[in-house]
Amino acid sequence: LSDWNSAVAPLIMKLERVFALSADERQAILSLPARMTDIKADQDIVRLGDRPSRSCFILDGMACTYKISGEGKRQIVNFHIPGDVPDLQSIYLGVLDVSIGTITPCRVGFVPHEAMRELCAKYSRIAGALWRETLIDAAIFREWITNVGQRPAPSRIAHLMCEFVARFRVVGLADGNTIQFPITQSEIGDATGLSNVHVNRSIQALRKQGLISLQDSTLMVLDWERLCEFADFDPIYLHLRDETLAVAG
Amino acid sequence: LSDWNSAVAPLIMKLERVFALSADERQAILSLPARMTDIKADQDIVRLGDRPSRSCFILDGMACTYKISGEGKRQIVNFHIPGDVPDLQSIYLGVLDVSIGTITPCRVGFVPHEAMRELCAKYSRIAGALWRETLIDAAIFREWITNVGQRPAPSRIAHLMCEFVARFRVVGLADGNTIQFPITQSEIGDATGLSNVHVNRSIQALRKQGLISLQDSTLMVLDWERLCEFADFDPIYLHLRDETLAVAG
DNA sequence: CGTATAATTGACGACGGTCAAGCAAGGTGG
DNA sequence: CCACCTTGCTTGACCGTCGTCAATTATACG
Repeated sequence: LSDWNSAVAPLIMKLERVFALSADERQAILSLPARMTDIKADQDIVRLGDRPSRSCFILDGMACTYKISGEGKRQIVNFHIPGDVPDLQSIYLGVLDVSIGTITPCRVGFVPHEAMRELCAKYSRIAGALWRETLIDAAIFREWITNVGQRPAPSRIAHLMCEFVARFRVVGLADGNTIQFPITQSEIGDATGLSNVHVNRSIQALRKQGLISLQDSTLMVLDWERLCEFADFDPIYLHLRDETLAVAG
Repeated sequence: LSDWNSAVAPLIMKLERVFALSADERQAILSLPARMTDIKADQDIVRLGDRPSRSCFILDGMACTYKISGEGKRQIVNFHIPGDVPDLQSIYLGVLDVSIGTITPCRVGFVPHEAMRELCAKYSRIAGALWRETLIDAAIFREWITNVGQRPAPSRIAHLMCEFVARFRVVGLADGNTIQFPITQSEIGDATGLSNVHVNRSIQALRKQGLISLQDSTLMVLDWERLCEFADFDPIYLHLRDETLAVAG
């Protein structure tokens, strides 16, 4: 349990985008009764139809929320990085309408809904901040609808990459314009509504234009300005407050 | 102001899906200081980048939330019917990342954020219920990503129609399997990521298969079972509680 | 009546999917 | 240490869904 303190650092960093936590508030988060677990890659954490009694915190690794269509195709609707609470909504919506699974091996923390509700009741500013996080998720979903619905394949993928870099910066996991990007091309396809073959060709186009380099799960943005332009990326929907986070570091 | 009482009936109906409102709670909603306005068709109510100081209630008519892509294409990410509060999220997110505009002439009510916050602070069950509404919106966004990303054109459109019927039932505006459907084919295209030409041909396919009839802004579902099957529609994401609402009436 | 909006139809082309094969890299076991 | 297998990336050929362009036909409205 000792490493819970360091493990929730990204979450605290994210919440403090809005306001500085008081010592009490910070302590309340650090004192949450978390049961930590390591989960292998490509495993479901929770499934469609579940009625979870606890929330799941991503402490390390990468996960995703997805749906399976009637024809058996997977649509990824969100990726999760350390600091995210992917099923926060399950506190208020009984049944899960999606599944959440790991992409890489993950360290996750489970916190009973009961403890979450008490935390929210006692610290209304934290309640508001968590509330706000789910609204930002919703804003991301809206942007993804636009991404899948309106943009050509290479821009779709570029947009996804821009979002990743911006979100990694918020939790302090970006190294300048370089991030860990352990997403396979098939998974990119599932997130953008494209086939893996077409994803491959589109990524090559991005490389040829000198916008990115991507190898060994490392994504380097070579020209942030041009990539944003190409991707039609405007970070307003991430509600970062500190707009400098969205700019080249 | 006298007709505010009847105008919020759909909203109250929606909130009472979760629990019966007490007399106090109901009165608090009826006593909200609403400024009512009539807005013509195809007008923006609020715009991308705005920092509204009040929330907007749809009392009559139909509206939509949309984004404009860099190439000037419109993506509709949600439709709004009476009882909806399309920009509820603006209470907690300062800047609007979308625009909201009318489809038909609308009667809307504006309630200051201040009054909303007081309502939420005083009646925590109402706060939870409104909170929950935004989570359902997010669930709808997730389903739309899947719709646009994975389903063929005719199914996409059929899915949109299924959702409309289910949502109309919740607020008591469906007449059996028949609803008002004042959405142009271009607007259906903007919501599904399709061209108006292809929407037209897909709708004709739905008609030819005896699934729907659509004329004079009236949509009649001729075979609910088969339409759901064809659309890959599972109402779980609408979180209706009373599942019978999603079934043929 | 003239005009604007919406629905419809046809012809043509492109973006992206499917199928299939080849290649590279990492892990496992004999 | 190398054969083997799995997973992921890459490439080519072909095809279909869907977009674009353009013209025609309602329908409503001033």
